[in-house]
Amino acid sequence: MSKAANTRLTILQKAFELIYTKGYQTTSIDEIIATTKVTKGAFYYHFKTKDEMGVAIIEEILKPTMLENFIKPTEKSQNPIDDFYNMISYLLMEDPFLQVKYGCPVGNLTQEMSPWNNKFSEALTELVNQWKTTIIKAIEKGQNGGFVRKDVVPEQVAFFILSGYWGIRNFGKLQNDKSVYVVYLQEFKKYLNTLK
Amino acid sequence: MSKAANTRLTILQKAFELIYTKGYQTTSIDEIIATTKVTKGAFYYHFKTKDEMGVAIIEEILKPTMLENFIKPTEKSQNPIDDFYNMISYLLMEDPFLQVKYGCPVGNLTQEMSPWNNKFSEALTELVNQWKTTIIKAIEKGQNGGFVRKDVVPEQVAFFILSGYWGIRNFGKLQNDKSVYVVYLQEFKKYLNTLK
DNA sequence: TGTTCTTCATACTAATTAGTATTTTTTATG
DNA sequence: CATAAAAAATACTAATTAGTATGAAGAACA
Repeated sequence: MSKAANTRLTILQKAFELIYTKGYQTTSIDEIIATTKVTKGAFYYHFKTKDEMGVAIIEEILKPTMLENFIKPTEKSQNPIDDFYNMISYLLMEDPFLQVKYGCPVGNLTQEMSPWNNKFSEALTELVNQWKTTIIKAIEKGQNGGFVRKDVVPEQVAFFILSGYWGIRNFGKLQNDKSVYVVYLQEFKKYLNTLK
Repeated sequence: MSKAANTRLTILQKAFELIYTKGYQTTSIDEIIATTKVTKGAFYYHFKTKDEMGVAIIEEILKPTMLENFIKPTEKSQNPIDDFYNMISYLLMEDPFLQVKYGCPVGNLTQEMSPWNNKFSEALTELVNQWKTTIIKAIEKGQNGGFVRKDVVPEQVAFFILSGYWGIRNFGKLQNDKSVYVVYLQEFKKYLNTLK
């Protein structure tokens, strides 16, 4: 990777971490260049505005991560019910990067940015739709394979799962304690079993 | 109501509306006093800091609203399953104040403030716990009345319902379209029926 | 090696921010 | 009505904000 490309990536990664923990609005460019040890000139060479950098984080950090960790595994899934539980459980309880206190990066950005920034909304919508579509396809496949009841409506379930996930992530932020995840997961498992 | 008390209430109400639509951090005191037509002197007479005002909004606007519209009705409920559906459905589809685009005021504040402001966290936790407790009690009552299966764990269900609500509110912000609520509600009804 | 384009560094600006100091007006009460 | 306290108005400050102007290194290539 060229030195310039490396500078750009460093900015995106460090800025993403700051934004994940502090929020987008409250993360200043001065703070980003201080923690990355990149000068303002370098920053504005790579990104015309702060918002352009924000969208780049979604495109170049969040989307690829999403693809690797959730989309691809779900596409391989034969038994979606069990795999959904494992995926959500892993995300909530095991993932080494995500922290209870700071919630879900995608959920956070959606909450903060989507009502008044179109570029963010579009990028986030794409990302979320990709996840949703993958879940829907997995359920349909599960129905064909006899793992999921035929009267289940895949789109409804996809919305329900993703909503629950975002919601419990927000709950976690409030309580700052993984125990809420445990309680949630128990009911989540029960719900998933009704789809079998 | 005294003129001073009226000034205070006006500030809280208008500030709440601004914060609901724009977020807390991005709502400036200058903007609040501009829309309320109250001077800075008056603002700082009533509130020592911006954060003090923020907490006052939770205590004096959100909590009473919550109590009137959700807690009290739920406490009266005989058949919680049906009433939960109606309550959430009303909130999502009918409530005249809440807008898809702006999500849930409590969820928004939690998302934005809880990781780094303790005063906000505490006030919000109290509020949410009150709602949660009310739901739990309603389920227990429903179990005694034969409306809810005995093997249902009330706390799990309460978390599951509230999470789903917060999550779909966030989804709504992203899509800015009530149709996501409709899809959600269909699955929500199915889920609730499994508790009968 | 000299030149050109890419990448980065430095110093600045104008606007906005929360909050303060001080004075003036309004209200309540004797 | 006089007076004191409550409530509000005005003008300010210091810090922070995103973004800019300009020039200096660095790399690529003739």
